[in-house]
Amino acid sequence: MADSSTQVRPGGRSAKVRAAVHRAVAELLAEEEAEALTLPAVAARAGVHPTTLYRRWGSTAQLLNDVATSRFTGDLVVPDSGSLAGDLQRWLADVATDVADPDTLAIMRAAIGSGPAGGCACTEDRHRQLGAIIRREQDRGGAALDVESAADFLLGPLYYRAIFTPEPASPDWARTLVSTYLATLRTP
Amino acid sequence: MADSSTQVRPGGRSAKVRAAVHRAVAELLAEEEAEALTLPAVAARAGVHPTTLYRRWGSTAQLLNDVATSRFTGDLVVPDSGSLAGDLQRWLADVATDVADPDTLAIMRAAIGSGPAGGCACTEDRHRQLGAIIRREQDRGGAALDVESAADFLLGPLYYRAIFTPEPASPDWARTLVSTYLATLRTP
DNA sequence: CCACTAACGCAACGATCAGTGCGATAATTT
DNA sequence: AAATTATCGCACTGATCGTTGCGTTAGTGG
Repeated sequence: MADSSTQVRPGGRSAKVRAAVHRAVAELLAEEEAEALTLPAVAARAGVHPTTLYRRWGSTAQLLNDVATSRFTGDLVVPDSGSLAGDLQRWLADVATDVADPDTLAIMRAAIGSGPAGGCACTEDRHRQLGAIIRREQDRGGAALDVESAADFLLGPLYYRAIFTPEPASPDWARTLVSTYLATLRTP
Repeated sequence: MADSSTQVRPGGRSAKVRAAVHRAVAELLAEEEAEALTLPAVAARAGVHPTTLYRRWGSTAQLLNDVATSRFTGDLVVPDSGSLAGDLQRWLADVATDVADPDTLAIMRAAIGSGPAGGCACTEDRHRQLGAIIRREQDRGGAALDVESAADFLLGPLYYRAIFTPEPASPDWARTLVSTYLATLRTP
């Protein structure tokens, strides 16, 4: 980790291999079953030698963690509509559309199954984004919301439907979710 | 499915094998990593020949589905405290304690990672239990709640914290969750 | 108690996976 | 441009997985 004796080299070739491997993981999870995601299979799909995967990632669990974090980080723009309700509604609707995609769900499922850190990798950046929205409302002079409880009431139902129920939530439903959540804050 | 040419035989030996295999799956998921859950490994732990697992379940995905459904079905008693709030609070607190157990979480994670049906297997009976609580309130003359939306607001945050955040929710937090949910119903 | 057969154990096989040593390639620094 | 070395490809090996055919055990109904 902090071993500076070996300097990292993120140049052209490594980046291309990384991108090809990530794409191969997403494609395999979209087509085949989850058990088919072995390192040799990913290597063959990516046009890379299996040894490379064994050395760079070591196991499918670490590979899935890497794929999940890079897939669910920086993919959504945090909106600035001028009001908290508008920001939350637009953002949560984007999250809903993202989470309604079957291929995206396959990545999330595989990441969750790879270990305790897999689920966190899917929502860490979502929490950061929600924190940014809430902080901006504070700068406007609005209420100081708790990020964790907001995540519970907004992301909770959304991800629950996506993972634990047959059909995921719609963007419209996400917007009504924001409305009812903000209503509970006004009437404690 | 409806093929009655082969009659099922759930007698003593089959039941013992099934129980031993289920216990072996739970133990392996509690100790080793998720990738270590192969059919030969489960067979060795259960004291059963691997061929039996290949024939009865075929793959780890179907085995995990079977384990999840039997683990999360009929394990909680639906309370009858006389009031909707009491029933929900007692029940959701039990769900919270169940979902806070690391071994239980490992089974859930593995089931989710095995495919789209894995997550449903973990919550199908929870929905039935919630439906029973709501139906009883109706019989008392109370409000007619929607089971799906109740699951969204009660089970959603609970399972979200369990799967997507480092530390799961506590039973006390589950009780406050019920209070705030019932408050939103009174002030629409 | 006897016949029937579902379910299990056993042995063997090909296929695939996981890992290692070594040389080649290319990114980075001087 | 040359030297350095992180990174990748290749060939090879042992271990493990997934599957099949066949005999044995033990539930189930007559």
